[in-house]
Amino acid sequence: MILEESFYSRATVQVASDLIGCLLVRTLDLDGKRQRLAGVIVETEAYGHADDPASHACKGMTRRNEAMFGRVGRSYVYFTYGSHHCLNVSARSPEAAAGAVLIRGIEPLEGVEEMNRFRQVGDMRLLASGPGRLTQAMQITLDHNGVDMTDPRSGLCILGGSKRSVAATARIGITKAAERPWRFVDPQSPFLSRKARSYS
DNA sequence: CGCTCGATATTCT
DNA sequence: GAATATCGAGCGA
Repeated sequence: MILEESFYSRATVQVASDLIGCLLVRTLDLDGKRQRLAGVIVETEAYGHADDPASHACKGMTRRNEAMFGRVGRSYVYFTYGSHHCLNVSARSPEAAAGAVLIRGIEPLEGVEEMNRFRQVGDMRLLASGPGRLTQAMQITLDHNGVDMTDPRSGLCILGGSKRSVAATARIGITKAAERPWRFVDPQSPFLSRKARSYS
């Protein structure tokens, strides 16, 4: 079942937690045919609005972060550190003005060989565990910023999955308000990066 | 293992 | 000019 707007129209932190165990699906044309790349989401982080100093939206809307203020269930893709893309889904309760969930890692499930063509790793645990690795494996770029992830035709969507164990931890890779327990992982997944595991 | 560092777009000061 | 929601290479123990 594809996740609808109603799923994303709830508190950002709640959505981030509920996304653990769901299936991230990317469809693209590869070698002249339709290819499905998919994996189970095992690591997410919630980012808020003015109340969250670590959020890109904390200082208001810019050209880059406008997807965090738009309709929920849209992708927010940004380019950072001069070399990496990161994928978020906009999600917030109706009374909030902005919010998104950073998808930090998946367990590769479908199209594993095709994903590894873009990554060239020997250890499958390094294929898509980490926000930059995930976007490289799934070929997600700024071209996919603002797409409707509740529409299966957009090439990027999330399907509901089976329940998994979920643990809340501090957020990673930030200095402001990092102590908030807004990062969620499936602690039993063998596909967490070593760094991701060390923070669990 | 663990630590340091370079790459370098976007935003903010 | 400085900081950043990252990654991987290179180095030393």
